[in-house]
Amino acid sequence: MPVLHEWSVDPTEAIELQKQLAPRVERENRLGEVRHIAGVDIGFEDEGNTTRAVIVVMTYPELEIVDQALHRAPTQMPYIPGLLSFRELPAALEAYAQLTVQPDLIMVDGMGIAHPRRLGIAAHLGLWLDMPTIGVGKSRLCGRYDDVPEEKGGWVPLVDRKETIGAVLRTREKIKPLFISTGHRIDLDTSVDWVMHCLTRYKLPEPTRQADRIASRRTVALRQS
DNA sequence: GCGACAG
DNA sequence: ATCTTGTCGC
Repeated sequence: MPVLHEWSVDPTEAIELQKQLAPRVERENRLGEVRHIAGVDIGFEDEGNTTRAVIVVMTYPELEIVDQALHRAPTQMPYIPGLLSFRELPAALEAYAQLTVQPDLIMVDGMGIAHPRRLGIAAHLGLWLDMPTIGVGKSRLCGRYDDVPEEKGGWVPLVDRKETIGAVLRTREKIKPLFISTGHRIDLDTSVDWVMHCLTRYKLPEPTRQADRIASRRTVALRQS
């Protein structure tokens, strides 16, 4: 496996690397006992010139934050559909390296294998770290799906080229569903299960929601002085 | 050839 | 992703 600094910012080479790595992503469930779950999200500042990678680690089932890391760095690559991981993973890995508490499972803002070449950012991160990961996307990259059941917890398969690549899951009644997909070392049913178990009163599962809150600089009401 | 297109 | 206030609805 190439190392981080060898990653190309050239689209053509990035696509070749995806084709090489995708077959190595494991889809079977190899989850052990889960006590800590991490959430990963990336935000931007300066009109996108600065990347903010955030990782939050929470306990399960309490869902309390026990560790978090933020890494800011100059943005290296533009957003190109299908090549998101090359833009966001370098910063995310830097943040991950700062963690004191190691997670047993990671939820990533974006797709797992629900990607044209089956290597969305969640799958890429999981393969890189050899860790169980789940992709939690807010919109569709590829694949087709039927109407999603209205009730919380209802879901339908996301299908691309005759293959089920994810689940379109209703995490809140009457609210746009989430796109859940396998990252690495986990299967789809287990992925959906974990997302459901991490829900409180919001659309997003807590790990991802908390990471998103910090990455986007939306913080709990604080008093300035 | 013409759309679609994670964050 | 981000720029942005109030507002309509469950």
